[in-house]
Amino acid sequence: MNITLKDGRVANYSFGATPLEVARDIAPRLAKEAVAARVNGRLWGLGQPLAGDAALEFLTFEDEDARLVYRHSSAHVLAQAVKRLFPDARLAIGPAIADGFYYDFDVPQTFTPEDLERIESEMEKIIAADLPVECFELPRDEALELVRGEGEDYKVELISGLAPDAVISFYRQGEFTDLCAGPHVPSTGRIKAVKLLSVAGAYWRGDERNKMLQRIYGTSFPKAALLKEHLFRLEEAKRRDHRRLGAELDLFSFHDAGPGFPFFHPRGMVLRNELERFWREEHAKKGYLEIRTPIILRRELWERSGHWEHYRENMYFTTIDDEKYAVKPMNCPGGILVYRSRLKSYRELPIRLGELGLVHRHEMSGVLHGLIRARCFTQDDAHIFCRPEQVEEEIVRIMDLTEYFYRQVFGFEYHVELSTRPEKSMGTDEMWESATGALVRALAQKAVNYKVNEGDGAFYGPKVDFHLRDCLGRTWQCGTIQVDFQMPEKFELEYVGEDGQRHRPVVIHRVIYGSMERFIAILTEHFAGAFPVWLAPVQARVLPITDRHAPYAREVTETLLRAGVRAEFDGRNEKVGYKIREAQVLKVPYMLVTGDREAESGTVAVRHRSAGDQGSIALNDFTGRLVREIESRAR
RNA sequence: GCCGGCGUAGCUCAGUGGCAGAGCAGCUGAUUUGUAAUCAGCAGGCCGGGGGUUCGAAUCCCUUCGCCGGCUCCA
Repeated sequence: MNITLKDGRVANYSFGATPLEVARDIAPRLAKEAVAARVNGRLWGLGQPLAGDAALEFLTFEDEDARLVYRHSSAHVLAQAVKRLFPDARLAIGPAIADGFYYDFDVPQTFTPEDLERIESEMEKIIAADLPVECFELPRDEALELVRGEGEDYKVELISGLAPDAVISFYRQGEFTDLCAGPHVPSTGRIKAVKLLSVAGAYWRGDERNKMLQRIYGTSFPKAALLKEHLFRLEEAKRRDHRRLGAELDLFSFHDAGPGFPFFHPRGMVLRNELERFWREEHAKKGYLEIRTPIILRRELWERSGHWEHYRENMYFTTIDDEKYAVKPMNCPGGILVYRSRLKSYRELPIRLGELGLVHRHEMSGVLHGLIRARCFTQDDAHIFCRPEQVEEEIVRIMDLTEYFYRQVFGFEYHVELSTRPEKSMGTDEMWESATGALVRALAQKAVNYKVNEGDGAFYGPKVDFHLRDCLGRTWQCGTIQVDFQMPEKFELEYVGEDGQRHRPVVIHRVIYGSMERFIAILTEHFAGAFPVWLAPVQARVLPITDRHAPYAREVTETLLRAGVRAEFDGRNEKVGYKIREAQVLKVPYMLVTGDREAESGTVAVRHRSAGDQGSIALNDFTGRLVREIESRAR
């Protein structure tokens, strides 16, 4: 058997040799550090025998696929430990995830934090025993017999779901055997540092109609130092949490009086207003007009739009003079009424009606998450009414705008998802295909990579979503583009074409920020509260050294305020170090220390929140520089 | 909504059946200060709410509300 290594060398081995043996021959260190292998491009276990000539590559923990193997093996160790301590536990599934792994168990009792500790110790024992991990395959009926014999009902269900001709493999380590496609690390001793992080409920197969299982989350690393580093990073990430920073920086708050309903404070409003100002400027340039529609509208409107049928459980209702009304969960019907208020000509299309619209949605209590998931939020919405042949170009224009906002202005990385027709939806297949096709063509035209979420679209149309990351790497949908042929039908929208006949326009629903609240949350976490100067609630703080410098410091503050800078005067009877510390904690971009030297020379001693002491500069020069920095909206 | 955890001063937290505490923040005074915390004093509490057990409950039990992590669902 000829084994071709990555560096081009060819070595000869007898049939059935394992990658681990090859690695040992190359270097003991490689044998130790390798986690998995790639054989002819396929992921391969180190202990998995080679069957013929092969191109062999070794993968260390640095490699993403190898990391998944490592964590997956860790999940097996977890399951083994749980089975030892809780023999009644039934195993569900236990995959590797981004930064670790989990395993779902069906157990009569609930796992306590103490149980987690016990399980973790048991895992250590399994690791110390360095049990070899062996793979074996069984025909379907024998596989079923095996898992039935063990009472593993969930595994029975999993095997039953496999294709009739599928190879059914199992992995065994010591007394423990699990149905698994593999591959795995060659022995349990390969797992060096493990940590169980939390327990959570999770429905079997992710369906809330099924039984809720107990999911244990954990992570593992080949070195204790790496685990420690990872745990430290998690702590660091928590310090960027917008809920914590929102309170610390006095941006917004939540109260029992309205769970899920955010209160914006003066500093938070500055941020929000700046974002809105920027949004209005850019949208005006792109041919959008702004409207505002009511928050409460008659229920009949929502019955007509389909919201009553498809979205009722997320809506709030009220009664006015014995008539039934609903609080809007979306802005579209309002925008449509504006369009319908006067007959339109094809010459006017596309008509782009933007609306910073406040919507209320009844979200389930367990999903609320600060500003990221609230029960009321303001969408930076727009409804574009266009002719069918204009749809694609409009979609591309929105994608360009999103790219400009996200990447250019804020410096965010994002990913795109396409969601198709859900089960609960309205309209004909033809309309859905046409709408989805327009989105797909626009994505192709922009050469954007995207993931497809089958059945995840809105009830009235398919959508393309733009996702941003929060401090813990969770991604949230922000921007979205939705193509809608339904609302125009439901509301009998029309325009007069070149031919003098009435035609039906298409509606494109879209948001760029998504919601002001969610976007502010992501923005806060992204910058860890140190907002770019143009967004900073306070852009400069003037810090007189003693009372005697207060008059000059006030003058400086006034000069800045007149230039349009958000400046604050800190005349408190404290030492400069104290005032600086407080301004630093509030992440004020510029601190201007003013003492005798500055007062005499008409300068300010500039301290930047991250660059530190910048020395003295003439006040006029500083003001000019700062104003230019603000106007450029630099990051 | 479901599973688990947690609710003590504005914030971060001690306090496990026997007198509600600390640091920071706040207020008052002293200090007049040069690049991340000056000192002292004062004030601050329905221990999330309700019910129960007990001679006695922040502490044990039940219930309810809220928050946190997941699941499901979604901007």
